[in-house]
Amino acid sequence: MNQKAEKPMVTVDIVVFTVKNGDLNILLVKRKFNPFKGKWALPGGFIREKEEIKKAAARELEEETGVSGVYLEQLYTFGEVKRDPRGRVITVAYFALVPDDKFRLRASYDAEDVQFFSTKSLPLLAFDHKEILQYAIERLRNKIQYTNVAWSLLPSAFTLREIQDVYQAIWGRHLDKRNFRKKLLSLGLLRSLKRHKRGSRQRPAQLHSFKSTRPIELKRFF
Amino acid sequence: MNQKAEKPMVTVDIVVFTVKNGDLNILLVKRKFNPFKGKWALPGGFIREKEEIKKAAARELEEETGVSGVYLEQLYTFGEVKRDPRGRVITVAYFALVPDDKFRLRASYDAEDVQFFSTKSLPLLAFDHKEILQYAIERLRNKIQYTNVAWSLLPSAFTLREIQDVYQAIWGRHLDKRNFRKKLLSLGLLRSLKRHKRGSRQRPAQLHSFKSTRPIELKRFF
DNA sequence: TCAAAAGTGTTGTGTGTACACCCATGT
DNA sequence: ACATGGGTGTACACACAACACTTTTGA
Repeated sequence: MNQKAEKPMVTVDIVVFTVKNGDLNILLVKRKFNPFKGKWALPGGFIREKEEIKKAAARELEEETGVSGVYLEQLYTFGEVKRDPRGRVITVAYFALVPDDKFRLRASYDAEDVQFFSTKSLPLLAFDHKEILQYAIERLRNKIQYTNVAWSLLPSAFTLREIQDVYQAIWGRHLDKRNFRKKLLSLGLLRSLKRHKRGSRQRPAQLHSFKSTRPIELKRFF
Repeated sequence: MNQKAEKPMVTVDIVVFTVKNGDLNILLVKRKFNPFKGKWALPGGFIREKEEIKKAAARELEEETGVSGVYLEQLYTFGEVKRDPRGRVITVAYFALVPDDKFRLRASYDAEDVQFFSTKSLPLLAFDHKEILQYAIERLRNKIQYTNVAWSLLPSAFTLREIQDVYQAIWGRHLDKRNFRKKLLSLGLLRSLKRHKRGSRQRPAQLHSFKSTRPIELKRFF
């Protein structure tokens, strides 16, 4: 190995997904400083000297949303030489899956605002964050085909309608209710609770929960 | 973003796969310097100041094997704080797929030897390279299920037996010849050549080539 | 003539997909 | 009573998996 290399800076950026009323949303922060002051960007920041990379992502996520213990997976490392006008900055991108009911947004030191946006109507993004986001959506779409990660987007008790909405939001297309339920229930990984979801002005829906929350590889899923 | 962070060093490491007589092999280099002097390690090195990360991986690969233009994909970024005794070193791992007939190994400045090893009988590896390698194998196994990347491991003309061997080497299990051929041919992506592979003391096998080499996403593949 | 790999079809089983009606509730 | 989403079953098409024998060559 040749030690002559100049050291780049290394950051983490996090694509935080949630599903809000049937729509896939991601978290953005409004930058308080240059470059891209006033523009929306993915939450993120520098990795500390003796901090594991994933820990850094979890810390940044916790700072912006107050949530911890959610699904967090490394996505890809973006390092184009000129992606940051300040110099060589390599960013390790992560994506997080957060249930709609869990977070409490907070502005932070370098963000003047924090907000969820529907992936259907996004503002212009700073840096190469649009590319990162597209990559994250693609990964999520692929991943729900052979894992149960999408479940991380749900609260602990949910209706079958709600879980179908999560899949539809990610896929961006409608699924047949009967086929969806048949397939999902045949996996044998749900427990149906005694309780029903009341309060809407329709027939109350049976609530369900997962027997286990840990990640599972499925043969194939839709 | 908080600028107080100490800059880590950033390297690339490459897992170079090939299939040699029915066995999945990877390229290792014997380290000439400390740390881990004399131990086998993945080829790799530092990213240069104004060099794209993938370019760095391609350059290191070319230096050790003389090949270029092969399949090269970013795998994962490993950054455990203490993975390198010299200090904080974050490595962006790549994997490459190289046809058996293409390379010409060369020792380089910091490697005293370069050699392919069967994944069935590997030496002890330096750093966390065992972990990187396991991750790469897992990724390759998953990837052949829904893409045609494995084709990058074949020469331009090959027999159906040879392509089956590639899949079997990666999967680590035997596949039924008739089912394999039926599935593969039904994709309509092969062209059967006029030539036959003679010279072995069995019946000559029809040679084939790919109509197109570019990467394709398949619905599912074995 | 023998050894070794090439080549070739059929059948059963399981999984995905398409599709329509009645039910329970709140207003 | 009515609007709204909840809940349920069947039939067809397709893909995967299991399985054995004949052919062609070189030695």
